[in-house]
Amino acid sequence: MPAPRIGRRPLAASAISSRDRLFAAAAAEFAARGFAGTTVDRIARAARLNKAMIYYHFRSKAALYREILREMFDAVAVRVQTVAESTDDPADKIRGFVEAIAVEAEGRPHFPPIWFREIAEGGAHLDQATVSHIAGIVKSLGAILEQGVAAGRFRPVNPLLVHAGIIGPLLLFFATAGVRKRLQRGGVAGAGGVDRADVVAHVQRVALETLEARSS
Amino acid sequence: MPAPRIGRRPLAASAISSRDRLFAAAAAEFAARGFAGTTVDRIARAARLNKAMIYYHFRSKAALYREILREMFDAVAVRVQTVAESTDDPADKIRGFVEAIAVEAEGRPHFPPIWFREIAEGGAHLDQATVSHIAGIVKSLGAILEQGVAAGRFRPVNPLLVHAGIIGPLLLFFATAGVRKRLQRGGVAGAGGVDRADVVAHVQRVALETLEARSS
DNA sequence: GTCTATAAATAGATAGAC
DNA sequence: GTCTATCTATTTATAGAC
Repeated sequence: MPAPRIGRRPLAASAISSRDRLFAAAAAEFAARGFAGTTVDRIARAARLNKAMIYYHFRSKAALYREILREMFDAVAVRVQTVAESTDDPADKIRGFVEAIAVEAEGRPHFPPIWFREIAEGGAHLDQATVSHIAGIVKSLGAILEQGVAAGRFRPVNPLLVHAGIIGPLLLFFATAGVRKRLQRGGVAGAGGVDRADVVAHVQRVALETLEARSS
Repeated sequence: MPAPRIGRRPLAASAISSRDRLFAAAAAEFAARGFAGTTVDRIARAARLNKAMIYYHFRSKAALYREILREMFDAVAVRVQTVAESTDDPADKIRGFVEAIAVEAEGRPHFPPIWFREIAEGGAHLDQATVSHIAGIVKSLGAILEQGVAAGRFRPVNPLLVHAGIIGPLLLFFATAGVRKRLQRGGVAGAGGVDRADVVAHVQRVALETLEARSS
């Protein structure tokens, strides 16, 4: 068992470690080209290093990719769990859940495309830890729903359906910045006229309208 | 200009042309592994042929992939347009739109994963014809919304948001059959307990609740 | 239309110097 | 920690026989 790495970056504040540069470059490349479409040479060049450094800092291309997946889904799971465990009322937690996904998608732009790719791939690259993180995301949402039902504020709806109704549109929006520009030129009215705030507000409203018991 | 191919399959009804076998095998491979992750050798083997046949029937791996994209988005655009141009009332057209996507996703299982991959890739492989088909899908939905608003049945909502709210959850469901099994083993309650009818009904209901003017 | 080589380029990974 | 050079395997694509 290797000793824990303590104080890994005792350098000047502006100096980003070559390991971090490789990690960031790899995340961007994997998002844009996929695992198979990305070459270690390209990652190294984007990080202004050479590919031998990838094998020094990470064990292989696959191990680097798995580490990116783990870090990414862990961050989302943690942020979502914080929302679920807050003292907000259920409706605000749903709003917070949507906001949390949006914040992560903006802070880690590789996150929506990579998530889509992993879905398409059937989770081929997901290790056990990452699967747990993803399960944690759905579980946090499930806890919010249970609380809302118990409080008589939500009607019972399958968590996976609610999850799909939130994650699907959000990922679609954040992952399609490029395609939307092409659609706009293709003549789709309003393709350019949607911004982050619109999407978040819309998804929040739709989710809550679906959940909140109707007076009819 | 080559002569149009008339009567391309004068054989026994059970004989599927090698071209069609390659096309089907390629669609499945590209869906599961992506463009870069798929090898022509593997496609050929799955079609019980050899890779020289791919270059005989299609010009290249990329041309084959583009043809799959074109066929797929064309089929979806046509089906959706039929719904938009029917004589149903706006609410039934929304239901029909959702159903149309679901039907295509089931009839062409490669469609949801490939759509996700193309989004992640920023539409890198989309030619002009395919972009037009995708634009047509959004336009058909936009026409339905306009009709509903004009009839006083829907309130005005950006078509792209409605589109994302329908397409996102549906693709997510149809593309995640594999991952959902893993989540189920990972302990997500209800991960296995959602079927096609549940999803379609849920997406239809959510879309209509969002669109229909409320009496409040 | 279908096949067996094979050419030519590119990829992941490592050795070994500094 | 960082680099250059290189090994080895794989991959797209084509030539040419049947």
